[in-house]
Amino acid sequence: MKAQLSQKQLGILAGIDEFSASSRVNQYEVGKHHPDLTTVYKLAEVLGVPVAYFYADDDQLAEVVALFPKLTKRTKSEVMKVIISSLDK
Amino acid sequence: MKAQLSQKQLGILAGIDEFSASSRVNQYEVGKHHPDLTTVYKLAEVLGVPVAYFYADDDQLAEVVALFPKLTKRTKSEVMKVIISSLDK
DNA sequence: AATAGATACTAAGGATTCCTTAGTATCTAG
DNA sequence: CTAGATACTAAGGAATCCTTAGTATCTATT
Repeated sequence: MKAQLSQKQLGILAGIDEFSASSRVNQYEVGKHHPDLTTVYKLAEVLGVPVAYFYADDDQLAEVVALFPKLTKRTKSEVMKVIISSLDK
Repeated sequence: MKAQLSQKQLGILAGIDEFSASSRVNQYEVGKHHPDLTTVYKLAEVLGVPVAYFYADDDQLAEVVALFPKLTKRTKSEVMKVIISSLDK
């Protein structure tokens, strides 16, 4: 089990001032505002996912994006091969 | 060969007013400003790529993201299988 | 059940960024 | 060379976000 991360803690880890972290991260989570790109990059780093993960609406694509950086070069190449060879048919 | 698409045309296709399309798309391309999410989604649709593609810094990941929606369900499943089975080893 | 502290959430306005306008610079076909 | 298209930019009004201050809700402890 991962340790639960509060909205405030997540913001602080992403470099947001401690007095606005709670408010800002909540506004992002409820969709009131969108974080600027700099913050998006920091949040992605804290959460250990590529930035693209936040923008992958399709669940399967999101999973691929989240896991891809954890793969070995060999496995990445195999993924590419599966994709490419399926296209020229 | 794809038809060359001017910055202005791209903006117009994405629903931007014709009088500001050229300026805005140029500002995005040179990095002066960043498009709001609504515009990002429209640009992705016009260009035929998932929104996540714009945020995939890694070239290999970007290629996977761009091609994934074009795959058959069967191939998507095979990609998932390659990834998942590589992880529990 | 009552309390305290943590967490979640929100309104409002000052701060920041973007969008629009107007215009210059550069490219390209004829 | 010229005309028209394309690329690019400065500046300010318009829109969005960030900060502050505060209320609401949850959770563990007594």
